[in-house]
Amino acid sequence: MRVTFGKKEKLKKKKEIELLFSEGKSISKYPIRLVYRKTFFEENIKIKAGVSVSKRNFKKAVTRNRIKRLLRESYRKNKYIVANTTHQFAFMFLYSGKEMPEYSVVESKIKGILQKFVEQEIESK
RNA sequence: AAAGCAGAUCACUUUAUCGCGGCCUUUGGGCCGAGGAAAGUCCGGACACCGUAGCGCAGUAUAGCGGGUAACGCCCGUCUGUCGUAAGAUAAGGACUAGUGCAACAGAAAGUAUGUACAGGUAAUGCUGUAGUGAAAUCAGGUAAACUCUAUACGGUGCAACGCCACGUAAACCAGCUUUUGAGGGUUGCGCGCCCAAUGUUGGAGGGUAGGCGGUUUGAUCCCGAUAGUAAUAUCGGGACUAGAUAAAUGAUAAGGAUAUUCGUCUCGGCGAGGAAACAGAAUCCGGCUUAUGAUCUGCUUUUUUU
Repeated sequence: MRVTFGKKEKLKKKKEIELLFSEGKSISKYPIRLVYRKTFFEENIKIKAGVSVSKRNFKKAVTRNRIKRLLRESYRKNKYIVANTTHQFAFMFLYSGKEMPEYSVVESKIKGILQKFVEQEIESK
């Protein structure tokens, strides 16, 4: 499959995000946390994902943008891990650290989280 | 050379691979894609809506003089004061013969004044002069980053404005007409003024879901030149199209190249090696101000040295 992360694969609906936070489960590998929820999309898309960085920890927009870009880039490169799910899922990656991370660290953490997700949700069934 | 003053410019770049947001497409792809402050949201507008937006009071802002501008609390010129050896910087720089208040030290006394010494004068009296204190002492003066007065400006709310479409119904919405009452309520802080109600009926379609589209990027625009002006700026001519996202697009990796600069070397200019980059991310759009910050260059001033 292509290693893309286009508009259709991004989580955009406000309602969907509210549901995700109120009912979703989470996997944590400090400093990154994944919140996910089994759901239904009209489009033929397996997973919709979003990223979020707290304004409380990073006051400046430049650093928030930078971290969000790193999160998106790592997800894009490693989403092949979760590509063959049977259900549709909504994802949200949260960065809960307090300092600017290195790209290599972010990527390895994301990889770990995605593998854990596969163990919990796919292989258990 | 050192110390300082003022101003201008730039904000590393190229290629490859993978990727993101627009627009176009002959579906192969092509083109475009953050800043000088995009920031703080402190001023001024444009634009939009609200006729309960009117009038008066109050309130707020500005303050030499002249000019510029769509407008300004901004900019330019200039005078004066202050600071600095100077280049320059800086100013809440209108008014205290409208009123009220305030005032260190000195002094008898600083506004319901009049003590001492000497001299003069009177029927009599600080009635007059001099000495003395002080910036100022009897038809006084200072102070308005004191109240105040004067002049000028100011309706309110902000693109989550506002318009259209979709979904969709409970009579809570709007408009007209009818009858009765002005109690009560509304408004910009207050007053005046103005507006509203309920019943029945006719017509229209609201609220909510930050759902979609428009607003939304061609504009007091940018670049070059000429003319007018000391300048800010204006006019004319030619050229350019330059982000439009909305849980919010500019990234990741690799390889070079250049500059500041560091080290080594010597034949003092090369060679070799290493090797940065700050502050910071558009959200309706402009003009300013303020704050943050890495360099480079130009002009000027003072001091010292050399010729």
